[in-house]
Order: sequence, then structure tokens, then C-alpha cells
Amino acid sequence: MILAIVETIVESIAKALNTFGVDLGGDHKVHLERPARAEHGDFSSNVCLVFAKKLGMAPRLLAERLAEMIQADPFEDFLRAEVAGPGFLNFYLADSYLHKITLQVLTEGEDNYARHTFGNGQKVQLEFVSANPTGPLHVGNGWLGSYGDALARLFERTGHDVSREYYVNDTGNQIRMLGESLLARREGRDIPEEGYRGDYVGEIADKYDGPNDVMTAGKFAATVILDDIKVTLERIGIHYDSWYSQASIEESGKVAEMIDRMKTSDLVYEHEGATWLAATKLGDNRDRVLIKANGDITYLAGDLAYHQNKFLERKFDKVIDIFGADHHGQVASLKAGVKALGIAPDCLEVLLGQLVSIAGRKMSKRAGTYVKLDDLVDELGPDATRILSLLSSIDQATTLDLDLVTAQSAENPVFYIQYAYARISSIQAMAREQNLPMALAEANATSASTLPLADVNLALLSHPRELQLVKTISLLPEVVEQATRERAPHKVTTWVRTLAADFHGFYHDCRVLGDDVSADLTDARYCLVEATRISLRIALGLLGVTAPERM
RNA sequence: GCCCCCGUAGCUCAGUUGGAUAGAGCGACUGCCUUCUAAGCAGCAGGUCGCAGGUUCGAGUCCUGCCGGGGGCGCCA
Repeated sequence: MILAIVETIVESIAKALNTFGVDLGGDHKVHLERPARAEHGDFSSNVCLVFAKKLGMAPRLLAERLAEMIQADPFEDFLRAEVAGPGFLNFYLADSYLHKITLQVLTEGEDNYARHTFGNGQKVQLEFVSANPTGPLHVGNGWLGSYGDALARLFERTGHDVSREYYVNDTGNQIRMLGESLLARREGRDIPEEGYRGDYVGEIADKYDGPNDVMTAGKFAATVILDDIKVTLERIGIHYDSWYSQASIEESGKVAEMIDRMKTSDLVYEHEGATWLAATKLGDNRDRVLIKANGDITYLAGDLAYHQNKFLERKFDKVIDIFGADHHGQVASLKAGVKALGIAPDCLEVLLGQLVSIAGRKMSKRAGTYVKLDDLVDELGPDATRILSLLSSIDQATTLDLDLVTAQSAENPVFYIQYAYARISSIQAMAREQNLPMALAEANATSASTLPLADVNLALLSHPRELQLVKTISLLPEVVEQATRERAPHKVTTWVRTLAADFHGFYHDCRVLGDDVSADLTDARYCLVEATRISLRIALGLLGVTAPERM
């Protein structure tokens, strides 16, 4: 319905423009926007500025003509159209359009409001975190973890078939180093230069009673660490569909198979005893080694076999890899390799998150000087941790000041938002106690559509606070779509903060229950409260944050 | 040297893919609780949007060049 009003306005503009011989079928779409200021109306269009030149007319003149035509043939809820500024066409609508949106939210409910189908069931895999199992997760992993999970939730809500995967780097050098560190710890020797020095190594060494074999010890440690990683991720609400082992693909023979197949093209060649991918021909800035001169395969070769598995065996339509910016260097070669495998480059999307650092110190896994995600969650709790990481774009490098974050933990934005939810719950609990018809109907309703909504006069919602609240609620579908398309879950955070602010304002100025509020107004406001609750739950659900009924 | 990201209020960040008078939170100051939770509301203060050009009706947003910060350019993973 919110889309309906947009479409209606666009159509009426298109119809009017048509009489000037402008056809809007092509590249130019009428772009409607919500003016920042209320005096500029409910919706605004810049079409006249765009088409004025083409038509050889002054923008304002064109706008005036259009306004006249639309006034003469008004649509539902239309009040007036005005020309403003250099040639904007501003639309003013009756409040009734907001009342309809309130009704829509209640009818569609948490399951259906702000849900989209544009994903068309497309199989999408998101791979994120994938930290080496050589130590506990650090806060940077948590950042991209929240991001990846929230993005996955957005994809789910927009009609995609989503799978979350963690690629486990359980082989190669770092596992060897981990094994050596473990054995050194067990035998009281010094930890090697490139080894891991965190306390956890000692703890695992105490549990290890296996042979003095480096890889055996390394794999033992990796397994223990990975189990802890899983626990940490679950703590902040991240659950994976699959954990894919790097060792498994390297041991499967698939890598050699893949390289053999690639050799039939002219994209693979031998040079100085190594096997190379001619990545330069595929957009990379240098060629890359697949098989080293000593016969070992490179990380890239394994990664390509892994991606081949994603696309060709598991048939994902789209694969989104989420890496930290420190892996930027491998993107071009990965893309080149995927191209070499005959996979359409657009199917692979690599998103880079700028790094998280801690004020005043360098984080290093080998040195054991990084801040553990678990410690941050201990300090702030899961909800505050997630919101903190979903506040800004992943293009923004974050420097965490732990002292500041801890000191301000009570002022974390998440409480402001959750407090709105708690207030709503409180109103609803009170309403049930007072045997209010709406509250009781809702409590007993199997579906929202059985609510006695027909009896409620939503037109009573006319207070600026009420209207502002509905306006914000009405934006949620667009926010969800945009956040998904732009891979920007932080837009949901920005929106939900606005919603909470609007609700607190409403709560302050508009009582829902009480003797000085008429029964009809109580009903109408109760509906608005419920619509807010639904919207809040949707947004918090997308962010992976809980909605507490009491605080 | 080349590639990616960032530079917006004292601090942390938004900014509707180019729109009208650039917004929040924190911090400072001032008001508001006998009524659904004051973890709230309202007011006030705070800006050459890093700098310089360009594109056009219009630029925080797009292009170019500088300056500053972060990351990357392995037969490591």
C-alpha cells in the first residue's frame, strides 16, 4: 500500500507528462523523494528539472502545467500539488494515506510487512568471519560477523534462499605453527618466532596427550579452538549452515582435477617449475602461482577449487564473500580465477570491511595482544555489541576506545531502542489487564486479520507525533530493500533509531490509556502502538537484537 | 610507484545513489516526573562538509589533482 501511493503519484505524473510527448518508458524514471521538510509536502518530484531542457520549457512553467493537470484529475488522498524552488513538484496528501498504512501494517503483521520477493528464491551464499582457527575471535571478527549475519537476514527477508558458511582454514602453515607452539608449550621450550603466544595455547597444551607430531598437535588445537569460536558466535546470535573445511577440499583431489581442466585452456602455463594462472589476462595485475615448484598447491588454488565447489557443485546463484580489508590483495586473483573457471564474474561478490582497531594498541593474533570478542560481549552484552558494530557502514574503519565504550555502555543506542519496545509492552500489558477490546482481541487472534480493526477509527490519529510516527513506519519497506541492495544493514540501525525517537516523542505527548482519553482514541492509538511494535520487531530481528518486554 | 577505503559539530557517526535551510548520539548548559517505565521529552550552543579546480538549474554526494589517516600489492595463508 505504501508502494501503492508511490505508484499512484508516479502514474499521475507520467500521465501528465505524456501530454507533452514525454514517454517515461525509457531510462528516465520519475524519482519520488520524501522532502526533508514538512513544508515541502509529503512527496516531491524533480521531473520538471530533468525534462525541462528536453522540452525547451522553463522548469517552473512545466511544473505549473503539470500541477494544473494533476489538480484537475486528482487521485485518492490527494490534497494539492505545488511548484517550489527551481521547479520541484511537491505533493501534499491527506492524513488518510497514513491511516491506511497503519491498517496495512496491522493486517500484514510481523511476518509480511516490509517483506519483499525480489530475491525470487535465488540461492545466495554468504561466507563471513572464516577466521583461522589459531586463536579466539577478536572484536574485528565480531564486527564482520554481525555484518554478515545481518546482511543474511536482509536477504532472507527479501526472498532469497540464504546459506551462511564459515570456511575453516584448517591446514597449511598456520596449523603447523600452531602445532609447534603447542608442543613447545608442552615441553617448556621457547615458542618459535612465528608461533602463537596467547594463553589459550598453554591451556590446550595441558589437554593434549597425543604424539609429538606437529600437524597432529596443530589439528588438535584447531579443533578445540574452532569449538570455542562456534560458542562465541552463537553468543551474538550468529548461526552457520555449514562449516567448510579447507583441508577436506585439498585432500579430495579436486584441486588437482581443477588445475588439470584449466590446463586445457591457454590460461595456465608452466614457468620455473611452477604452474601459473595467467591472471593478467583476466584483470589481475600479475600472474599467480597455482602449484609451487615444490609441488604444494597455493592458497589460491585451494580457494578456487572451493569456489568451483560453491558454484558448480552446490549451485549457488550468488556467492558473497565478506573479507576484512587486509585481504584486499587477494580479490583480483580470486575474481580472475573464477573467470577462468567459466563462472560469470558477477556471480561472485567480494565485500571488504575496513578494519577495526583498538585505540592505543596493535592487535596481533600471533603475539596474543588482540582484544577477544568474548571479552567485549562479557562487558557489553550481546545486543549492545551487535548494535555497536551495525551503527556505521563497513567502509568506515573503526577505532574502538575500550574505556570509552565500557564507560558509555549504559548509553549504548540499543537501550534507547529496546526501551521503546519495553514501553510498548508495558502499555499492552496494562491494556490487557483493563480488558481493552483491542488488546484482548489481539491476544486471542490467530491472525492479525481477525482483529476488529473495522471498528477502529484510525482517522482520529492527527497529532503531529502520531503522524510523524506513522511516516517513519511507512519507510521500513524501502529501508529494507535499500539496505539489502546496497549491502548496508546499518541503514536499518539508522532507521530504527529514528523510529524509537518518534515513539518516545509520541509516548511523551500522547497517552494511550487513561480516563482523559476517549475510548475511540485509545483504540486508534493502541493500533498505532501495535504497528510500531511490529515494525520494531522486524527491524530488531534483522539486526539480530532482542526485543525485551521489560527493562 | 600502483590499487581499495575514509576525511562532515569537541568526540563517535548518519546523510534518501545529484535536491530545497547538512542531521543524530555522546559531552556542555537549561527546563519537564501524584497519571501507560525519566534508560524518556523539550530548549539552547556547536559547521569554510580536508584543500583547490571542474561538470550543471543545483555538489557533503559525481570527475581531476593535491594534503592527511587506514589497508593492500608473495612459489604466506
